[in-house]
Amino acid sequence: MNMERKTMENKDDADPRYLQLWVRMLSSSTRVTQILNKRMKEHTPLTLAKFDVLVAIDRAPGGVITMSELSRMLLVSNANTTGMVGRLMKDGLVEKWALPTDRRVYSVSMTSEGRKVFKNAIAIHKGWVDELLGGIGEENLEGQIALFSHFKKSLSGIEA
Amino acid sequence: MNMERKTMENKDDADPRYLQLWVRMLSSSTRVTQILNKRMKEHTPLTLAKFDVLVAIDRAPGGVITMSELSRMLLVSNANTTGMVGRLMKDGLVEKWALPTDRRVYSVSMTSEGRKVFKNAIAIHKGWVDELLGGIGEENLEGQIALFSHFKKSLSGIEA
DNA sequence: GAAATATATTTTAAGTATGAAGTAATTTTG
DNA sequence: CAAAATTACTTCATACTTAAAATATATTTC
Repeated sequence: MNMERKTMENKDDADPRYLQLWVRMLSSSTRVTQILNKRMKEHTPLTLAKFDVLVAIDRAPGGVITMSELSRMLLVSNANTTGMVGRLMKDGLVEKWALPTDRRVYSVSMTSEGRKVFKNAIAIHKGWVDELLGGIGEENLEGQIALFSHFKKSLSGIEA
Repeated sequence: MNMERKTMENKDDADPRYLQLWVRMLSSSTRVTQILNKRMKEHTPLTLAKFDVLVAIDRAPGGVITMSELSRMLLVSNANTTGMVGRLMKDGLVEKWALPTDRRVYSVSMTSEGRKVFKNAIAIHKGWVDELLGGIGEENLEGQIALFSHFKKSLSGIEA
């Protein structure tokens, strides 16, 4: 009778399309991330995670950001931010100091060495992204940006 | 004069759209992954990474797969697969044995307990994906699946 | 068939991530 | 204003991830 295997296909197995899309989307973004990380390590003194921290610092007004804001921008836990910033300080790329007005809060910014490394990294990173995402096709760009903007917003209304 | 800051906008700063798209795509898939992982840990004895291993085993012919094939399916290193399978064995969810015909090769499959856990997990996971990806909109599904299939293929032609 | 090469997997060291518990400083409340 | 609650951050234990080196087995080559 050869049932068995295949996790069973009952009537309620319904529309598999969202799952199909998710699997493709995830493996694509995983692959892009892997390539970017490998290249970043080869061409700069940064990992992709460290680069992301520098991007968040750069985007903050005045190039200064607190630990908690950094966590929010990067979608990571405060514990992780403590570790990332600690390693970047050890690398001499960022510095951190307590706010005089609220000594619980730490401000983080790049050192001049950090800015130098970042300036180089941001340029080559952009080139890689253009290359890697090129397969999306220019004619789909606007639509995809709009779609993901909307998708991202829809996610913010969902509880973990 | 207020230049400074903003990583400078020279003439060659060109089209920022691929980068915009990448940032949105990455944060969307990161967020979905975070939510799926949190829910998986709450509702099953699995993490999302362990669930992914079980999915790969389930999809393999006969429900049996080697360590290297598992690494390829999951887009992770062999070292990682060693760790994941080791933890799943400790959980009693998978088992592993050397091939008699080639003792370098290990076959991995689920235990009956593993299949029980997996059967439950796969069903609720699908529901979550439908919910989380719902923001994509049903009318875009076919197009997005095709686009990501094509995108994924384009990535396979790019060197890390 | 022994030596050289290749393949499959594991071990090790280090980076990146989390939740939970802890510390320190600030704000709120009675 | 002192106790209680909140906020910002760190520490700890654990999980997941990789590259590089090590181990073990199989295949190729001479």
